[in-house]
Amino acid sequence: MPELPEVETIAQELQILLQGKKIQAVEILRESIVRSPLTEFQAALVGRKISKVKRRAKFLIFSLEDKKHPNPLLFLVVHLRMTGQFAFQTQPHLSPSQPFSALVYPQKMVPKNQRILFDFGKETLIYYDQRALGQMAIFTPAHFQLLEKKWGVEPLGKEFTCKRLQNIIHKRKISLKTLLLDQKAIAGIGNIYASEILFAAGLHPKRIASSLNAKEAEGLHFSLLKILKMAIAEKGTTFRDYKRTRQQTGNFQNFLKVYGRAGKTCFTCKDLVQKIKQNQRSTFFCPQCQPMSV
DNA sequence: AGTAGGACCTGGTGGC
DNA sequence: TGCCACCAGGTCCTAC
Repeated sequence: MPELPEVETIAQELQILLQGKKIQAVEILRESIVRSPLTEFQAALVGRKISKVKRRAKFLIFSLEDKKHPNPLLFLVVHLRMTGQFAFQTQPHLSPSQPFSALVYPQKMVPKNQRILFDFGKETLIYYDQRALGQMAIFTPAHFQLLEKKWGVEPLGKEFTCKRLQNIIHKRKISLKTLLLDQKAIAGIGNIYASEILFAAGLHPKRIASSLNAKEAEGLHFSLLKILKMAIAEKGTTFRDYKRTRQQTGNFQNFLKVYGRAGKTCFTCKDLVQKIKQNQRSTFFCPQCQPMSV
């Protein structure tokens, strides 16, 4: 579900909701999501203040501070995968005598898919994840640096110039669609925005990356930034599961030109939008607006 | 270097 | 209504 614009939206909202708040308790309802040793995970979170929430690639990075601790700064790193969601609510807290979830939902009406609960005293942050593929772990600043090195260039960073994109594509003999999904090349683009970016650029998804000329690369760079920025301005795309921190949806689904529109007429040329499989994943494109030959 | 297939998980949908 | 196959916004691993 969540790609760069969705994760960016969630990070911005969590930053406002959580900054300066101290975690009182954590309840883990699905252990497989936590990739650190469970006791270490609990110990790292409880009693720490969240000083910042930001996005990098498709990850949410929570800065956790405790000035008196030998490790004054730790990071909680979260990947939502397909169906991860954070919901913030002004509801009660954990009591040592009762399970957290029983307090929040008195009749044992624990909503489905609740996986991890973060207690802030008077407020609660709930991590939902239907498919439970999401992951979270604690990192020291040193380990976090190592992790960050594995990620591709940040498309919204100032280092992502047209020249940089040309360097990335010129040696890759894979399709443009596959390249856009390669997180080690460019970080943050997922299946929806890959199709939308290529439509905006007028490039066929099966074009080999290295075959682009300078003008086409420039167009791809421009379209990539345009689509991602528009999607962030619209708070992301709610196609099926994506919800924001107060359960609001995004709005960019109203601007999709090809994704999910197989068999429908292209808004630009009236040809029919096609759906194909690339690397076992759906790609949508307009054959007229995105010709294979230049 | 690139790709196919399976794994991780759950639930919605459409066909019979 | 029931069962089944297939689909899903992500990523990692192994085998060719």
